[in-house]
Amino acid sequence: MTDEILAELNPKQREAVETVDGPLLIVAGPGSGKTRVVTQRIAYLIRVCGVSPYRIAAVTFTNRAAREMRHRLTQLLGPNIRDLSAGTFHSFCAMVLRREGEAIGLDRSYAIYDNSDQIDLIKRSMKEVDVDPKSFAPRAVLSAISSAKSKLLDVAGFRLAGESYFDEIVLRVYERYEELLSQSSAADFDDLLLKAHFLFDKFPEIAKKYQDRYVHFMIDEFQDTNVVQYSVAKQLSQTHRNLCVVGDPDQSIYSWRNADIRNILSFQTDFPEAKVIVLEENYRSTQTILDAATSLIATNTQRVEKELWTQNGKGASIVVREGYNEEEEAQFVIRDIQRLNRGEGDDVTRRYSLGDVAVTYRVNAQSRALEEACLRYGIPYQVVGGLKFYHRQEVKDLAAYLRLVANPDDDVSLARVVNVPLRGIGQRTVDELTRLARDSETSMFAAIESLAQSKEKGTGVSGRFAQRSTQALIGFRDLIKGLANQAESMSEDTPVDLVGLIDLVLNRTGYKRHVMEESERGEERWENIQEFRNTAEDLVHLGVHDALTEFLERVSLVSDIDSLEEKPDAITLITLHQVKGLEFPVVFIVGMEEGILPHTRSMEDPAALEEERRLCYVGITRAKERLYLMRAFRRRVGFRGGSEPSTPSRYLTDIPSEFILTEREPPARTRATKWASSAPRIESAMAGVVTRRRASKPAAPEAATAAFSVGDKVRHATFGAGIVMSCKPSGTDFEATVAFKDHGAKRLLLSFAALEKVE
DNA sequence: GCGCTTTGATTTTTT
DNA sequence: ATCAAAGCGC
Repeated sequence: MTDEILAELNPKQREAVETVDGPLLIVAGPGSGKTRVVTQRIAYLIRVCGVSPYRIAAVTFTNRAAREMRHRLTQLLGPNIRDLSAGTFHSFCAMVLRREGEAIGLDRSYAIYDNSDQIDLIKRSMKEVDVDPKSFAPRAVLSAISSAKSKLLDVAGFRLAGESYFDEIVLRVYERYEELLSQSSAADFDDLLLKAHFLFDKFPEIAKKYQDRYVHFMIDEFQDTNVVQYSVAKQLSQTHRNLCVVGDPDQSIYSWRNADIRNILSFQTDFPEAKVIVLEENYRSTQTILDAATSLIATNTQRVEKELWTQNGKGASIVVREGYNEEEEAQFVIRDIQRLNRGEGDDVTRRYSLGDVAVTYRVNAQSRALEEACLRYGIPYQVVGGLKFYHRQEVKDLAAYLRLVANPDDDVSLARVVNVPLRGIGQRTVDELTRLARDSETSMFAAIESLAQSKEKGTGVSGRFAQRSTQALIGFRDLIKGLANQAESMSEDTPVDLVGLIDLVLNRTGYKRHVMEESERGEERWENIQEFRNTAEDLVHLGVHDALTEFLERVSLVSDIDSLEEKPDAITLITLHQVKGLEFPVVFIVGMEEGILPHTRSMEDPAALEEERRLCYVGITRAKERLYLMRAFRRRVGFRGGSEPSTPSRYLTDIPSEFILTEREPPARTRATKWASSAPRIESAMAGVVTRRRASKPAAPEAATAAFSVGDKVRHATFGAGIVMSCKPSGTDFEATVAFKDHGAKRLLLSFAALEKVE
């Protein structure tokens, strides 16, 4: 068994796996088999050292990483690893707080507030302490509070630490914000960590329980942890001191989320006996890609030296390509992908499937041009994040109802849905209710409750509301109470489960009808609700109460990357941040321009510029075989429609030209017309570039001549059967809208999309 | 209280 | 350009 676990590990990796006593720091360069080492180390602990999985905690950066680790371990060791604690810091702390939170006054059914919930509550806090949102952006205030919390500063601590006038303002909001959170029985993202820390700090007997339990504690992506996370880890590994952290300073890209790279230094001071193992052999990328990455990152001054090497071959050159604008950049991406897919090109030795390809970018907005190009040319794709399923209005609304059922004191959720669908509870009434809650220092729901009671007795406060408003509020209270009672009684004889509860909520609240009656996007939104409902299905084995808690926690803590699936026949569109930890045979980075990468917001600050460079490094090192660095000559900046010339990213000049191949690029067929029509004024300035890239032969629209008629039944290589809805000339081409049986409507350019008429 | 029109602000990355 | 908040008439 030992052999099986240690097989195929290099000496360093092996040493990392076998070092099980005492603190350990593993510095793991990209592609150095880090995931494997972490997994094998756990397997080794369990199988060889006989440690019970129950005594091991492994903290990862995303739930997805945790799930994968669990999966691999199950394959290796079988199902008995169920007791292993594996998850993100946030989910780990959420679990602890769910169990122990009552010690620090946190209700068992506490709500978890995500970013947009936080913003809602910050806005309300600002209003209540008279801070003008026009003078102080709620986002900025929130980020100040979040940053404070990430450094272990609660309100009292912040009061002492604050320096500026802005800090004074923030303090006022912070105080109120905390009161509101507490009244709502809610914790925000930062609280999950912070409250866990305070819990362990103030209640040593609770801390001891966990300290004794976790004989081994591992943290992956340690360079992206913040001060609180590290503190919690230290607290928990106090008894056994078997803390193993794995990270790469060169891949630290979350300082804006208060991640503190100094944790790595602190670790070595806090655990002077710590062993340090550096993994430098790269198994992922070609020599060329690795050399490029190494040259790039060497430009950074703030760095721990590390020498990556590989036994892999030289491989293909890196392709740098410039499109005229964002659309053409996307078009070039698609065309390169199609070529790779067909196995064409000078040094292309195999056919790449679409699943082999990732297209990465700095900001989500860049996905749009790419998506449009994919639709036009019939390339199936999946976007990670961006649209954010859980952030859609209808999903958040339904979640808010469910949260209210679990915890009626949740003010943010109440304010969100109290008048959706319309119940005659307008702004005026909500304002008055907020005031009432504030005066009596309770949640809004409790305020309605006392309103109802004083109305029965004919006393006091109800006079502040119109008769109808009071009635409407009481109606809402009864609605939520009724649902909560149902949820409770369900757990008894369980004829109904969580899905049943969701249906009940949809019907009773009138939300179902509300959405379905909506003319514009009603159907789409209903489908989203269905999808949301489906995700509850794998929790039906639990009692309704537990299922609801688990479900809501999941909804709050999932990340977009968690739902990424490996689709062999679709390319992946993903941000540079989210792509960390993944690898693909072919990687495109688009927007290699000043202002995009590095982003404008980082250009003032040298430290931020180095982080942007690390981001670029992360992108490059995702590639196993082929790397494409794309840029647009002009890019639309913001919303005003006009595009502005851009400068190539400084990071391009960090890569020695010997690794780069700047191919002569035949013009896209739309190029000539596009330039003539959309940018006549710059034609002369661009003349040199035009000739340099001019193709010898104008691309002929091959299949485009055979236009389809509306109603034709067609077949597409990837989308399958469909019917032509419309077909019109588009430049030298034809653009058809086809309704596919299984993939919905797509717009396709006939010369690119292989459409075949059937019958 | 609701819905329509106008005005104003928005531009990073995300557990 | 797009979307949210604010203003205004019903």
